[in-house]
Amino acid sequence: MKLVTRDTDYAVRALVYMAQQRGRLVTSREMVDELRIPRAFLRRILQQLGRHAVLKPIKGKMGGFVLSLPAEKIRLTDVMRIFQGSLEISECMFKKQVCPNRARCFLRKRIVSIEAYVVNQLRAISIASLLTEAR
Amino acid sequence: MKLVTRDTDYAVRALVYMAQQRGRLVTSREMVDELRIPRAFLRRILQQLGRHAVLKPIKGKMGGFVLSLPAEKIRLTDVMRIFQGSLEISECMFKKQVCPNRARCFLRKRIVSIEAYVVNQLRAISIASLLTEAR
DNA sequence: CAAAATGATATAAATATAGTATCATTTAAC
DNA sequence: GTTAAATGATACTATATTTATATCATTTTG
Ligand code: FES
Ligand code: FES
Repeated sequence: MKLVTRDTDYAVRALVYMAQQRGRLVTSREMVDELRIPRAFLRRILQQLGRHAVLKPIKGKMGGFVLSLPAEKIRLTDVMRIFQGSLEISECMFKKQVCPNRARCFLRKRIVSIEAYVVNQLRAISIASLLTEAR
Repeated sequence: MKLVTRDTDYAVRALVYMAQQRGRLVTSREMVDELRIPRAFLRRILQQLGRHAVLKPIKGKMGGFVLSLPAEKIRLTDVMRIFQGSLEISECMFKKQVCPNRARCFLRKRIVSIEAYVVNQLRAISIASLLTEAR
């Protein structure tokens, strides 16, 4: 049971690293070396973060990435949503099909209320808050 | 992000159904018909519940299953553990490998504390408590 | 002994996660 | 203006997990 997948985790590591650089331009190559994340995988992750405007890509030679928001404003939930889709922990067990079980679905209601708490807690985690921990 | 997998869900439905029968012997065939769960799948699920002593199998013609515990004592977490293994929501992103990232793992600590709450909430859900909802 | 149940277990299919690879485009420096 | 070093887009592969299915053995009642 994994709340956070590997790409979210890698993305967070990269974002924390970038935040530590205080606005310095950082290349994917540098982060691959520093963070020991598979190259092609990290590249794709950074591209996705770029598309969602979490970081600002700078193209061409001497290019790289910078955060496009202050680290306080990047929340774990934002990152999770990019890589893991909806945060519904209470996702219907028969996703995508017409659920044949609504009537007998005793569990969902219970889980929905737990979910609210979890999402709130996750939302409270920002890159900045992880940063203070990192030093 | 699914907190509960399909087999756990099926198991819970079956257990709730059995609880409703107040000790009457129930066959897998009957539950397949009532609950619309794929036959072979439900059979295997019941076997697993039997192995873990959640229900008592009665072999031979006229056989079937009965709960081996009062419905109040069967907790969702028990069922989840059978079908989903550990309840660690904070499972290391690099499970099974020697984690190459402990030093940079900022997230795990945070998630561990969320996990404690979630597991407590789930533990409070018993088959009996779902039963009252079911009517 | 036959029928109706469960036990054990192997296998397959579908989906999700994790990772790779390739080629195109942009930009700076020479 | 060519080359090198960066990102963009996107297709592909591999692995693991989830969701089943299928088969044969064993037990028990009538
Ligand atoms: S299984 Fe569909 S709503 Fe619960
Ligand atoms: S990634 Fe291994 S402990 Fe966090």
